[in-house]
Amino acid sequence: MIKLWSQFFIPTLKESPADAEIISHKLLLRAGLVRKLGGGLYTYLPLGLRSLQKITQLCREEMDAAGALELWMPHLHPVEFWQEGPRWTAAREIMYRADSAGQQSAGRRPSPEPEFVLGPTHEEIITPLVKSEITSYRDLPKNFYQIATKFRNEIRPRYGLMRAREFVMKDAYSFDADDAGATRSYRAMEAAYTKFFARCGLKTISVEADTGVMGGSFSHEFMVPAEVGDDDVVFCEECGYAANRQKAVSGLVPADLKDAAPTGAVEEFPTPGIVTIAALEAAPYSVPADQQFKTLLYVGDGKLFAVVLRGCDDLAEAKLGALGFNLFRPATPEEIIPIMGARPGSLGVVRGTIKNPGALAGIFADHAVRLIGNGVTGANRDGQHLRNVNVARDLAITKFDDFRSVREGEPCPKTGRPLRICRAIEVGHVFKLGTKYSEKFGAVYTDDQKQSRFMIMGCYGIGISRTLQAVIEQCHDADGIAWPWNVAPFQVLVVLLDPMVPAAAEVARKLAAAAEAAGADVLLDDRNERPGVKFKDADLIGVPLRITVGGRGLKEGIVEMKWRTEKDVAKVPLAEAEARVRAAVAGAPAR
RNA sequence: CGGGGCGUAGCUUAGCCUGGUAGAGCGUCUGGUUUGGGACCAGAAGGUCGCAGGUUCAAAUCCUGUCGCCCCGACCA
Repeated sequence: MIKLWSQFFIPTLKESPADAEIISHKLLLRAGLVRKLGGGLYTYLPLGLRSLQKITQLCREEMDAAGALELWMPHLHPVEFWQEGPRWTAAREIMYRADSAGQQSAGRRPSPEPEFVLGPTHEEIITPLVKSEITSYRDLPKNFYQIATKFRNEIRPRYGLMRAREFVMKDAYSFDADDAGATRSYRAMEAAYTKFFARCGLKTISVEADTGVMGGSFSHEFMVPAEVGDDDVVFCEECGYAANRQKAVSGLVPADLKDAAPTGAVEEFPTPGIVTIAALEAAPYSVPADQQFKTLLYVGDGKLFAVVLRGCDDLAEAKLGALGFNLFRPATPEEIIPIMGARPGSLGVVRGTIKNPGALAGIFADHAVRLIGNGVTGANRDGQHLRNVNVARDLAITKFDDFRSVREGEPCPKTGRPLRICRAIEVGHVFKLGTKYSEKFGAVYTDDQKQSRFMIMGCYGIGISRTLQAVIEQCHDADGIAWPWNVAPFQVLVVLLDPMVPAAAEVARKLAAAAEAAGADVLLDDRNERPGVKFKDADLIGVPLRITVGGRGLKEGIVEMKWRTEKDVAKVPLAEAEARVRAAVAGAPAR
């Protein structure tokens, strides 16, 4: 159906509302795609909904093509499912509670827990379903997905749809009989994601990622490079290595590194009031940050442990996940002092200086600390530090591993070329979960040897509404949005400059009909507005192909065709117009 | 949750410091003139100045509290 602008609803704005910060958020509002209801809550207006539905449909097509099966799960989850799951403690903080007010006020349900929570994702729902419905290897593998609203109590919603409290997500869950199958399922989703984002007109890169509270063995994120992104992506231009900074590794520490020879015995020296790396770097101490030991204390599953880094390095907290703790957090001074003997700022892990070493669950050091020779660390006495500290001789390290955050310019682990870093928006994430959920919920099947085995799971998310905004972030210019063909709310806009002239209206109507017959979604601007208003609005809402029909052109016997992303305006003789429109529409998706 | 900022008409905002009639631009409505890149003229409607207390003869303005929103940090698609 051709839509008439005068009867549609596109409330464009000349100025953007003050609470929009980034360009895609401003354009969402200015082009009349969405309106804000509250923080992180948006209404999709008719124009915005059209794009959202196109993205949804593309996603559905790629998921179906990959063999996934669409279903629909409730958003209101009985809290028991989450309480029985493996991540209740971590997940409850981001979940909205839903109680029945009537029952509460009647005093029939004095429980401190809610009856229901609003679903932030659905592992806890799909796994019990599959557990009860699938019991044989003959029914595996299976991959179920849905495209639905998710609710997360984001600590800080921001940037419009980019990080919202309520958002549209495609979530898929695969169940396999064995590890090889699970890997195949994972690869199939990766391939489907690549196709999907390409069809949306988005340039994405796939990067190695951290599994976070989701758990699982490995994971990739699909990233849209953008200054406004929340993530840092580390990549090598030569070999294609790409990873989230939380996960990325560099070749900074040579594998054959020889530890420096000690130049003297460990020696304590006074450092009154010095509690930062920077202060020790300054005169009179003048110890370079890369020759200082940074000692951080964390609490993992209730036990204190230490992490040692070079003073110049930052901890990539996600890498602590490799230590096997379910939940960890920085320790407080109250927890640290009785065990270490000093306040943060004077800590160290030199043998014999820790007040109560038995209370530590471990001392973990980043590989890069081995680059330090005769370095400086805290003495575990306030206002005192130690010099001539050497890793092999003086420190009691439980385990070396990679804990530091990579910095731009460090050598790629494979090629040695300098690594680069860019900001990016995460639009998709695939996880190989393993058996974390199937074990917890008892999702087992019987194999061909009559053996009972846990299903191997994977889960796969795409931020549908976030993708919508990422497209705008990537496809716009100073005048407005420039939609890729496949996700444009309308693909052809016929601008009728003289709606009161019957001959012009007739030409416009015919060209609109031709475009529609060729398969395009068509909007006809029949408003009785001045040409300037119509052109400005056309650029703002970003319809890919614009056809202008006006009295001036008709006198010359032409109409105009213009692509949103190009400067040129083609003057098309009336006699050829319909054919040219059909040809343009037919060739458009390949542009 | 910590730090910073802002709440005045549908949108953008002035006024607040130094208390005394709430002002503009855009948008909307009416009439007219216009009509190829956000027109012009004339007129009109639209505000409990986020909310609640307090100080004062008098509060948008000062004080206290509260709510909401935005930005910076940790979490996530």
